[in-house]
Amino acid sequence: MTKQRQLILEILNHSDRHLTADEIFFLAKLKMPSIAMATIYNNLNAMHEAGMINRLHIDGTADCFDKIVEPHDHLLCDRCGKITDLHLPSLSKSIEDTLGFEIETYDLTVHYICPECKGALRKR
Amino acid sequence: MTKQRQLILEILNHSDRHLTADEIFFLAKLKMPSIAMATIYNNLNAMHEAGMINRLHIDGTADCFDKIVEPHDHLLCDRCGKITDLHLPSLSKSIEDTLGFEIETYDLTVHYICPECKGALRKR
DNA sequence: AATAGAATTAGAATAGTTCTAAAACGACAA
DNA sequence: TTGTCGTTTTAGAACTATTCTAATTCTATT
Repeated sequence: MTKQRQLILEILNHSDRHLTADEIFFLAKLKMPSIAMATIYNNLNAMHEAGMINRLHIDGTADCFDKIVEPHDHLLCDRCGKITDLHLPSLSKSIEDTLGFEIETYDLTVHYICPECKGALRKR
Repeated sequence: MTKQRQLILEILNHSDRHLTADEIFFLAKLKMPSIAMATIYNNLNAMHEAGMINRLHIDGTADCFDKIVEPHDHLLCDRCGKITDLHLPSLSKSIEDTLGFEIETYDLTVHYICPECKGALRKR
């Protein structure tokens, strides 16, 4: 565990948002000005491969990274792009039951229109 | 519906695989050598926005495009990268029931180890 | 045939990410 | 403490997928 990896992990752990590599780079530079983008990616990739952090891809945006709290899903508002975490506890089990075999994991993004956007639409 | 869009749609409809923009470009050029990459993307994006085709993103690879047969999910082998279509018919309803509000749609990729890869692993 | 609007083309530009080579670091043995 | 080896970082170039731009071509309509 290098100082750089330590720092990146801390940034992820202290954030309650999903961060892009770029945002992590910016935050890391505040504490360690010499850090390089390649180091951010090296570590994010390595930690993701090791299952220590999550990677989240949403169409048309840069990948986001995320500490692992517990396996969780995402709720995306198709209008304003807001992302909310979500946990559907029995889904993994229920997928396995339907398929009839064991799965490793799954990625689920649920698209919806959030209440604020629904309100805004109604007014037009 | 321009000739170009027609052609792209045909390519998608006649393929049983998920195609990248690049593969579509290659196939399209065979029939219409003057076609430009920008046209491929313009049309794929437009058709995807209109809900006519699917877009599928798998970590570390280019986006793939896909005719819509019916809303469906994907099964990805984490070892060999093989993608299989999958339909979990009642999932949409069951997500709505759990959440307690209406959703637009969802993207689900289930990660597993396919039987061939499981076999290969066992032998080592 | 003239016009207007939409779509296409070619290629430049951009963004996100990965690669490369050199330098720095850390752990360990002499 | 110094030397050595493998690992990690750094800086910046390179790469790839995708989008943008401006000029051109197409299509439908008058």
